[in-house]
Amino acid sequence: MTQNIFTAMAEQVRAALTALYPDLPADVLARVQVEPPREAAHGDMATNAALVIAKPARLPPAKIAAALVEKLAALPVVEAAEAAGPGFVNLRLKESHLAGQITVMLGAGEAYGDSAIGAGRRVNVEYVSANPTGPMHVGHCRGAVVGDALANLLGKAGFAVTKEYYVNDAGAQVAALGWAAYWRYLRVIEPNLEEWTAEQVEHRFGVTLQYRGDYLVAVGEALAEHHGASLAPQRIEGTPSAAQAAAGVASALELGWFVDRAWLDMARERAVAMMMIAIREDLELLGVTQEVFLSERALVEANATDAAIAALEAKGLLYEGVLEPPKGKTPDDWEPRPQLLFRSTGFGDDVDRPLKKSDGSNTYFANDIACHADKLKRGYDLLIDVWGADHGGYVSRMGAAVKALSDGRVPLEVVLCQIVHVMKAGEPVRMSKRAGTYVTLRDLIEEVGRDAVRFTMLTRKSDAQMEFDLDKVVEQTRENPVFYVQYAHARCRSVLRQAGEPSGAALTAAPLEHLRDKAELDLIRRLISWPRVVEAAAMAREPHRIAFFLHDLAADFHVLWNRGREDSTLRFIREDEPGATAARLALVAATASVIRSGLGVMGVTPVEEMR
RNA sequence: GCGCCCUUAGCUCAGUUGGAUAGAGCAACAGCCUUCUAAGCUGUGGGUCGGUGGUUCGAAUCCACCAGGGCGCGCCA
Repeated sequence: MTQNIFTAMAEQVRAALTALYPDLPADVLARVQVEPPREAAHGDMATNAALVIAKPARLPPAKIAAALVEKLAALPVVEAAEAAGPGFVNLRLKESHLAGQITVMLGAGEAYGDSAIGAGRRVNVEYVSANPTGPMHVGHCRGAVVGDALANLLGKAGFAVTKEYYVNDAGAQVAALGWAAYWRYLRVIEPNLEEWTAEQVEHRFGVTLQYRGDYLVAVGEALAEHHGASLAPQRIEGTPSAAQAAAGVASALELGWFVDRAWLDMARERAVAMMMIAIREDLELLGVTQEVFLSERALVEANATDAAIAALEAKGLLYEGVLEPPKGKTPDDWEPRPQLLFRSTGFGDDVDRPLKKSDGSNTYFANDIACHADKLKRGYDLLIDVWGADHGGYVSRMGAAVKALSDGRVPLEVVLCQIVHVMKAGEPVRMSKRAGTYVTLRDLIEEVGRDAVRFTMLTRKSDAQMEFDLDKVVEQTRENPVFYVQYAHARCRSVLRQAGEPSGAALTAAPLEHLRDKAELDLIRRLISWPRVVEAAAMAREPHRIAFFLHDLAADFHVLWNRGREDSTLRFIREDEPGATAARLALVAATASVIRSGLGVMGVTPVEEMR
């Protein structure tokens, strides 16, 4: 039993059509839609049925519409039906039926809008997946919010959702992190700091210290605390022993220093562990909680990449080949080279993609295939990844790999998030790691608050660029959608408090026929579209639609509130009219509930009052 | 050079998967508000939906080509 009265009516329309024209094919019936008309004057619902079936039924739309009008007008919930335009049938519902939906809302509470459209399909939503090489910054923020809200949305729409974070704790970047952590460690244990500047360490060990931020100081201290000076580099006289050569870092040995690879591993592991703790704290500040953290390194160590490659090999999808250089932009050091390629062009990709680097190690792509193979092994029906737009060129190859591994059974959908430009008083905030001016996620949340961050990140389509103005998101004006929606909820709560917090039973028993004002009915029409919005947003994977819906809903409520200023008989609480008061309180309670429901999807806390 | 994304009112953006006369906020203009619900309210003006073709009952939406902006293009992740 759906709460979406539009799809419920669509079923009635299909039943009527089948009674009139028994031979209509199923795919034609499936195209029959019932929607809210753009023009309120057209009624509460409109169906395109006559237009859709005109051709298969070989009848003019007007004639079908006329027959349909007769059938639909007889339905108990329908007040009036009429044919209009090129063949639409407009329906006006009985006001008692419209208002009766409030009873449904009050009964369901925040579960109103829950849908079964996902049919329990198991879906994995992977998002954030920031490299564990430092604290989260605003660049990660949008994907975190979009992914989290999308996962919530899918859950509300009846999918069985797993929220996942893929930890890129293997590869060159975390190796660089290990060196940086080791350098910080040296700064703690070596008394003579002039000997261990970043430049000297880089020169001495032939490495680049990519991550010099202060956030690794604590890692160095932790290493010193646990290992004392036992990881300190050793000076080597003469030729290193065979054992040292095997265990140590080659470039360091040439320069007369010995650093055991195992020490670097320890530095790297501790750094990654501490960064992940920091990242998870940041995510918690943002209200993001993911239940699976899948480690790339763990996959590699379990030979999952080899297994994934073998699986593709078994399907005959791998070969040794030479790629053409990209036309018009040949890299300077390009040289044709045979490499292990995945035949992704067989699955819609432009070129085949390499799985091995020239040194024989796996590419990031190969490990990512293992990651997705792992998800497939866990039995999902649908995989969704939320990525930054700069990974857009990666979509088709990953989709190809998932298609190949699942024999086409499991789709991979990728939601791309465009860049966020942080603004302060109309001026862009420059982001520079080196200058230390970049905005961490923590800074952002401390400045404007979690709820403003989350809401604002959902006020644009995810694939559109966005400006995030630190001043505007905390302004308490109508232009600020965060405030506007919160204010509507606070007003609802204020009314209910003043009314002495009526019980659920009292609200449910309200005589709803008192709700007759246009602003009241408009608000009801908005509320009843909530289940439909949830379904449409979930199927489109577009959580931002929830934010826009809430803004519209808030606008309808504010209009109603303002009507009471002009005409005091429209105020919510009227002591001389207990019936109207009860009905309006029910409407207000339903409004507050739907706002809470929507904010819940967005991960935003509704406020009881504005301060 | 190729691929993907984007282009809607002066500005920032929606547009219910192809529906009827394309919407909202800001800005502009006109009126209202001496707190019983004004951290405002009502109304007005504003558009070649980047351009040109095509598909059909119907296109901002789908297809082709073109223009402008963004991202990406073997051994980074």
